[in-house]
Amino acid sequence: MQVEYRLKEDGDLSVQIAGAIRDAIVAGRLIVDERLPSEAELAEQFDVSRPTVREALKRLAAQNLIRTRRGASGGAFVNRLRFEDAHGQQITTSTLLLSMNAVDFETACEARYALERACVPLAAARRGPDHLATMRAEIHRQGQPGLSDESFCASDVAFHRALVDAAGNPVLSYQLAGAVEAMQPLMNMITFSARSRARILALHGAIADALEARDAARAEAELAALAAYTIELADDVRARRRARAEAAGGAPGTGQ
Amino acid sequence: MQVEYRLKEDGDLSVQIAGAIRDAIVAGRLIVDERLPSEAELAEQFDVSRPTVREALKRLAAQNLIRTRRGASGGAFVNRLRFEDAHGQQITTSTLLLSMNAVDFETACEARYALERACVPLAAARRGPDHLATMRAEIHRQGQPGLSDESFCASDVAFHRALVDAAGNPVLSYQLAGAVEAMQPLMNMITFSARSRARILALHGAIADALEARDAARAEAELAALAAYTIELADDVRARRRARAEAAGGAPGTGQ
DNA sequence: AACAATTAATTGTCAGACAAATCAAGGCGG
DNA sequence: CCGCCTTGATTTGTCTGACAATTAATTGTT
Repeated sequence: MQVEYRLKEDGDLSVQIAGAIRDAIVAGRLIVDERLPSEAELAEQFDVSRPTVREALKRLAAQNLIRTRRGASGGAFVNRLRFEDAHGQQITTSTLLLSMNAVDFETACEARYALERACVPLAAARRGPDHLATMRAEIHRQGQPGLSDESFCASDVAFHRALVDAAGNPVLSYQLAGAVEAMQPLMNMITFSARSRARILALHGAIADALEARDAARAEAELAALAAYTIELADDVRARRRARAEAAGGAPGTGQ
Repeated sequence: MQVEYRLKEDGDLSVQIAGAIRDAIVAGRLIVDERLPSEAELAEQFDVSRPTVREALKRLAAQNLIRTRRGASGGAFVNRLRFEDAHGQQITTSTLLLSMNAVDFETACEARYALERACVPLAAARRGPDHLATMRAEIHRQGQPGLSDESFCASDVAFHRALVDAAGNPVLSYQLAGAVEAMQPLMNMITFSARSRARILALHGAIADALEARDAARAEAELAALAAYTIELADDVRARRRARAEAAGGAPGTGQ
């Protein structure tokens, strides 16, 4: 199929070409699994050299918009973007955003629980036995003695992911699971005492119970309690760190 | 600074190199605004040719992880990822996801309003006069006669964006504004009659009023009503389209 | 007809070169 | 002494041409 590409007059050639092809994909002029012309043909069409075309294709490949195969009937093909592909991408981006913009824990935490709260009514209405089973399993794991903080956090993420998935809306799962997982590095900074683990465990159990009973209001309340407790824990960590800094270094740190 | 890169043994060279550098950035071994070695040096370090290094760098540039400048003190620099950068990227991805996975309108709509609902309590507590002013302005524009459906949708997006921003949480804004804007193409398929516009306008006004009064519960209720009405409109469109198809083509379509 | 070898097409990688942009330093004039 | 211009060095952007690796279709052989 002959596809028209519209070049913009901005930036480097490979950027322009990547943009033109991307626009063609987004606008539907190139459809899923359609094969792009070979690099040589593209180079001729755009009147550039093959390396330039290649750089443009690599840009698109990095965004999962195309895949390439070599060989006789190889070439570049338009990708069907799947939720799970976009997922990993979003986690990387979100993680970097959180770390580089130095979002404070409270803000990230607030966002996370606000988003999860959005899922609760749907989850209460639609949760299946498998979702509940996953939650119970993670709760059980979180109760195991000798679990490392990191494993505890990972299990925590799995629990919340099950909650989000229980809402039965793939768009929500995609958006949210990214946000939840991106927060894990921040959560990992918290060291969980036995007492705080017990408390979290109890709240997780209460949330699972409420969802099992399809009681959205109670689930929201328990989730809110969990959010508050998490922030409380983070405050403790911050306070303790500051105390240590003052005791050790004399001048108090900036808190950053 | 000397940075170690860890290559994985999977896939093409440029993929491996891009992955190694990306890992170094994510892990913090390369910090923001740090300059990477020149392409020639990287080529030597990784023992590949310069074009291969370039393809790897283009992959990273496509993800906004690095920026490049030419010239004497130019080179590739680690980007500080800003929310607005990630934003555009997320909109493209979300738009493609929605169109290519053929998410039905109801699912997308449900997700959107669930997410917005998560913002309401925060927005009620924190909305400033500027957020209210933006909302009022968009409501006013939506009331203008002769406004095209597309402009109406755009204004709708702006209104909801103000709502999200009123929550005063950049993480929420980033996550949500992407979801809301990605839905616009789907929303554009609806043609708004004068009557439905008036109804939507009224609901927008009610939401703004509730936020002005810092009444989260009422705002949530009005938002729920808006969600229900939007889905109702979409159902109408679907029903009318099916009726037309049956009248014209004989056999009813699959709905897809 | 089934299997193996060949061939063609395509991407992946390399080498070397030049153009374009950009900054730093030095020279020149005021 | 200060400011402007020129020059040079450095680095990315692009081109050319070539070869290697991979894959599918074709052809030949049994």
